[in-house]
Amino acid sequence: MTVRFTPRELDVMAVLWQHGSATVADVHAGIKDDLAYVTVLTVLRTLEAKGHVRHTLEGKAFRYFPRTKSASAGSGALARVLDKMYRGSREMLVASLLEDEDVSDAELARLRAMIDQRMQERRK
Amino acid sequence: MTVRFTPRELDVMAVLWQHGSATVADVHAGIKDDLAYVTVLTVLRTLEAKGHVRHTLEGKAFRYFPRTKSASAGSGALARVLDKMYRGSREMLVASLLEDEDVSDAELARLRAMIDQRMQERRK
DNA sequence: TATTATGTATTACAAACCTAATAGCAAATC
DNA sequence: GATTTGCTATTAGGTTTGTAATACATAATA
Repeated sequence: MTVRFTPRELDVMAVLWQHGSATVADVHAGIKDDLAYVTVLTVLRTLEAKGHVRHTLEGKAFRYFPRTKSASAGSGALARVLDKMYRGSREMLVASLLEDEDVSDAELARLRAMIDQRMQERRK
Repeated sequence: MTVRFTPRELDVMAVLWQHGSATVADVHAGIKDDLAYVTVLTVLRTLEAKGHVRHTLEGKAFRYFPRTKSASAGSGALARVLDKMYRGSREMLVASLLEDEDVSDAELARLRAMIDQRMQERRK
């Protein structure tokens, strides 16, 4: 089965992915909602039980590390969204992604370049 | 708050979006996992309670219609994935999307054209 | 040394989720 | 008319999720 995170677990994983690793306090600070410190710890424990993170002892606190890579979680999530919401149409998905007003010209250019690159590779 | 579907709810919504509307039997048939008929009905009821679908009477059976559009659910989900897994980088996200081997040349071409289009619009 | 911070561990509990059994009802069929 | 069939309604129960209170341990500090 492909990786699945609950909304709250995802909040926690996001902080770990962003920081590379993080203490409970870091994660707590990194989450917008005002949760109790122990709540964050609990989520980290369940994530550890599921094998998505591990921890080491740092001083008297724990430092958590992601075991599941953001890339694999991302591609899994994308596949789901693609399948369920866009009926497998990558174009529709990308179109939706680009509807956002604050997509800069530079970004569009880079995206275009990326696709060109793929076309080159595919062609050889 | 942005739209949220549980995994199972999403399976059900996907069938409705694909068919436009569907009876319970249709949805049941459209879901891969072998669920009991009543289970599907239950999910549809909770979706209705949440306002995501509505139903009409058709003969003696119910026909369900999506109230929440796939586009809005999709853009919401995309925004989440983008934020949590790709740190807001659309390029990373698209890169991941294109890593899939079975992206055809034609598809790449269409994607490119789409981006060109956006650039044109942006430029004027 | 007594006290206060600062952590983790244990325990709890309500709500949501998932699945389905069973009951009830009406239409079709024997 | 009795029975089967095809639905929906009600009820149920285990599991997961989400949040946190409380307990416990240890290091800093007054």
